[in-house]
Amino acid sequence: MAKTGTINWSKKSKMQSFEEVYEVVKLIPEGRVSSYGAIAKYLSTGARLVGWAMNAAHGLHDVPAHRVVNRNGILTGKFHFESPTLMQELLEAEGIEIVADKIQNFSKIYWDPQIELSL
DNA sequence: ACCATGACTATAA
DNA sequence: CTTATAGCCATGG
Repeated sequence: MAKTGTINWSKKSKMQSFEEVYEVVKLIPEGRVSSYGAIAKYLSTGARLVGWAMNAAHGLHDVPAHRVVNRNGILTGKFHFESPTLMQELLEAEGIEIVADKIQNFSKIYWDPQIELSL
């Protein structure tokens, strides 16, 4: 049972969408962020599904949910973390500037799976 | 199957 | 930028 270098859809026919989202989120580099819509589009699914997956990602260590924000670069999910300030703290720890729950230089550090993974 | 809800997004005003 | 509306997909009652 080796690690999943790539997504291993062995058996588990259920909740495949969640696993897909986790795999993509785990690929987001430090200091970069992505949006629900970008991931959703990459997986050919709805943006709300990504948010739902993140909600279920609580407790899954390997999923850096703090690197996923909405299309405005707003930390919309910060209240879903252990603390309302934890998300911002984690992002700032990676060198990301945040003012009033809004990511600065958003377009600069934005990470789109459809672009970054298709090079 | 229908209805309500949710860490969303595109569009219009 | 905000507000309102519609579309989106999965989950739960």
